[in-house]
This record gives sequence, C-alpha cells and structure tokens, in this order.
Amino acid sequence: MTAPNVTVGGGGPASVRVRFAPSPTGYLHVGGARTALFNWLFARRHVGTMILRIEDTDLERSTEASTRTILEGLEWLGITWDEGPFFQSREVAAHRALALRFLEAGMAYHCFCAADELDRKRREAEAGGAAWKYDRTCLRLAPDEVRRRLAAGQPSVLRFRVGEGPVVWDDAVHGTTSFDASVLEDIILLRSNGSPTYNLSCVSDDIAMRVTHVIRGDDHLSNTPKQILIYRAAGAAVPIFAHLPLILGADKKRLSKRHGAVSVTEYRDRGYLPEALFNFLALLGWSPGGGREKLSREEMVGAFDLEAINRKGAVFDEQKLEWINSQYINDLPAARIAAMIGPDLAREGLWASDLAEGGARRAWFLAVCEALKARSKRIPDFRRDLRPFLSDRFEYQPEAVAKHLSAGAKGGDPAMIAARMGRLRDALGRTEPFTEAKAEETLRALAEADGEAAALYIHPLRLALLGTAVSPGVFVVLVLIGRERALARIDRLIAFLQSGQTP
RNA sequence: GUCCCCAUCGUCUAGCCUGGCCCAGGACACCGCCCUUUCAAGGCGGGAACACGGGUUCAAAUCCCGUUGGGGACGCCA
Repeated sequence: MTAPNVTVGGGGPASVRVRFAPSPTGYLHVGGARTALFNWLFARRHVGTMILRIEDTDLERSTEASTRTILEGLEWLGITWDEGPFFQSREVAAHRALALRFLEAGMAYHCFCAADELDRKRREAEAGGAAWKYDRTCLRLAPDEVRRRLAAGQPSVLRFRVGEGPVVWDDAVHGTTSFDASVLEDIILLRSNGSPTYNLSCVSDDIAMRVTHVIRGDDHLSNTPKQILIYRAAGAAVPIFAHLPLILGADKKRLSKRHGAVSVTEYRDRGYLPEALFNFLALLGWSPGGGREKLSREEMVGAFDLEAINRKGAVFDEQKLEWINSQYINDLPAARIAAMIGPDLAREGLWASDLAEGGARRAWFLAVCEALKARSKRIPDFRRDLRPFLSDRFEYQPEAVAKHLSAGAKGGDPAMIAARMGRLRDALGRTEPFTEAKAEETLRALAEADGEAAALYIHPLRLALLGTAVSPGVFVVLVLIGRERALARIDRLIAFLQSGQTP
C-alpha cells in the first residue's frame, strides 16, 4: 500500500509533519508541555501538521483519566493539533507486522533467555564494574533448535540484530551526534507476550504518519541510534531529530515532583494565565534574540527556529514565571479577570448576580478589578484583595492596626486618631461631588487646617475602608467604596478606637 | 561503571557557526534612588558571569585539545 498523494495543510509533499507523543501515565508535566509547545511552534512556523499521538501501549499504567488531563492541559495552553489524537495501542498489528518482516529478513531473532536470568547477569556484571549488554546467547542457536523451542511453546522475545559501526545523525539542536553500534545491545522488538516495545512502536507509527521531524526531550537521545537502525532496516527515510534540553529544578536535576509543582493543571489552579505559562515555557531553552521576552504566540511562531534552541538544560524559575504572569495580568481586560475570579468568589460567598455581565454593579466590579491589577501577580491575589470591596465583613489586619492605630503610632493615641477621623467623616459627608479629586482636596484641606500631615488621615482612612495597610490609592478606593459605605466604615473605626482594643 | 550530552551573572539568556565592534548586552531576583498616602506598577542606577589549563592567531567568550564539573540514558517503561 502506498501513501496517496495527498497533503494535509496544503504545504506540498515535503510539508513538515511533527508529533507530540505523550504516554498517558500521569498528568501533563511542564516538560512535556514544552515539548508539545516547541512542536506546535515548529509546525505553525512551517505551515505544517501537528499530530497528537497517545502512547498507551503500557496497558498497566495507562489510564483514560490521564489522557483527559493531558488533552485538557494542551487545550488550556492553546496548543492545538491537526491530526489525532491517535492511540498507539490501536496500531499494534502494524508494529508486529514490521517486527515479523525483520524476522523473515534475518534482521531479527528469537531470544529465549528469561528476564530474571538476564537481570541476574546484568547485576553481576555491574557489580564487577563492567557495562553489560545482551550476550547474544540465542543468536547462536541453530535454526532447528529455535523451531523446536518455539514448537514446545517456550516463551521468547524478538530481538533486532544491531550491526556494527557508528550511527550518526545531524541533530537539529545538537549538531552531529554519534553512537557506536558496539554500545547498543540487540533491541527487544516484541515482548514474550507478543506486545511491541516502545522503540518499535514509535518508529512504526512515525513512519506510518510520515513524521518529518521528531522533536522530543534530551532523555531520548540514547534511543535515537536504536530507532535510526530500525528506520534503516524498514527501508524508511530517517526523520530529522531535534532533542530539547531538559527542564531542571533548582538543584539542576531533572524537574520532578519533589521540586514542587510540575503539572500544567497545577499552575492553572494556582492562578497562572495560559498565555503566561506558554510564554515562559517557550523561553526555557529558546530565545528569539534581541532581548525580547514578552511575545505573542504569533510573534513566537514568526521567530521560531530549531537551530536557536539551547543545548543546555534550563532551571524552571517560578519567580520569573510569576513576573511574566503579572505582566500578562496587567494588560488583561477586567472582564477576563472577572470571569476567572468569579467561581472563587462564589465559593467564598462573595459573589452576587448583579456583578455578572449585564448586572447593575458590573461596571463597578470591573473598575475594582482594574484598580487591583497592578499589584496582582496571580489570579488568587484578586480574591484576597476583593473581599473588603464586596463585603462589610472584614477584619482589621493586626499589622496594619499596630502600625497606624497603636498608642505608639505616629498619629498619637487612639483618641486623637478617632477625633481626626470624626472630622474627616464630617468633611467627607459634605464633599460634593464625591469624586477622587474632590475627596483628596477635602482631606488635604482638613489636614492643613489641623496643621498635620495628610498621611495621618490617609492611613487610618485606608484601614477603615479595607482593614489593610496596603491598597490601591486611597482616594480611588474611597470612591469605589462609595460615600455611604465609606462613612459607615469610618464610624466603625472610630468605635473600634474608642473601645480600647487598640494596642 | 559504560555510553552520550552539556558548560556566559544566583536564575533565564544575547553574543559563539561567520575570531577584533565584548575589560561581555538584556531579563528575573536582590540592593539603592525617584515618583508617592501605603504596597505595587513605572522610571533611573548598582553589585553580579565567559569553569580551568594548554594550543592556534597580530587578536579567543567565540576555533582546537585536554581537565574538571554537571546532567541524561543504560527496563520484556515510554
């Protein structure tokens, strides 16, 4: 059967075809996500085709739930695919057919050595400090003997016979890379239960899917010579390989669970934006040059080049991710923030229907989100800061009280502060119109008349309004809270000051 | 241990292929200043790196060799 002369994506016969091939044995790891992302960038850059293939041949560990999380993670990141998802387990017949072809051609042979026996030999050799590779015991078996054992039902694996000499390829990231075949042991193609192994399945599928570029992690570097041998034996064109450097933890070791969050969904749940994670991951091991760091997907696609990928592993620095995230939050429309924070607010009982689109307080709500943007690094920061805007039930933060209301504070004793707040309350009650500028004018005029620093009014006012020592500009907050509620909150503070509860 | 890969500020990186423009540029983080009612944001400034040793060359971060260090792979997992 020859491939019909059709192309998907209109790129012509030589069109780029890449694939992301995760095994569904867990969540979508940020390393995997970056591999997918680079494949996607490369496919888009060359108007090629991105294939998604789920390598679910390990029936023991593969789960549907895992497949779902992976798809969900890719979708959330905006990494789309043109073909698939294909499931590798459905192609088992094709994988075996290829292995059998090798057997018939004398390029593969049955091996009856028991797994535990080989394990023992390996351990012994390694204990003696020597490298171990399969000793080809079964390659020396006479054909009659092989037939006899097969007929007797003795279990066997099918091994690919590795030849001699160097296996060299021009890696798109690393340049010329080579392994000598003498370090490779004869590759197991089919397990004793007849199921195909990774190297066989992977190559078989990549040939069938006409994959032109294999872009994957550095951890596959040592599989590459084995796979090249299989491509050659199959008489298929060897694709171009591009091995990406690994993502490392702070200790420079391969990023794993013990370093903290590693799954894409975890980052999503912690309030990172998909575009921010995407941008951050793209910059791990790749740079468009020119000092550009915050790039849109389109800009990345336009600048992407495999040759520009670094050869060195890159440490995942969450602080930088947080910074990029804050940059993206800064130019996020308030409506999107509202959409993301809505469910969180509902969970805390802070949501009301008039905050939703079309609701009476919608515009006000968006204005509050807008005011909070500049000091938010992650989405949950909004939930924290939004509370006193949405509810009158908030506590005075102890640090804020200690700093601005205590007897030792700059403002003097609580009675003096209360007196000041009383005057401020009255003045604000008369301020017309109740705008940011006018309110500021009122407060400053009052401070001047009292011969005091404006700060002595401002800090307690912020505390009265939000319970905090930190917030957006206090006059913005004042207007956002509204006169009526603001005056009530000042009264509440005065009562608190007079209650003797201040430190 | 064997094989392979890698090596520029603490971290991400530009520069390396095509040696001189680099006593090395940007970003995060850190520190300081400005702005300012606070915290941020923003602006300005600061400290901070070519792993080491040889070689080639008039000239090396850049090319070559070695050393050291780090990582990955060594499964009838993928």
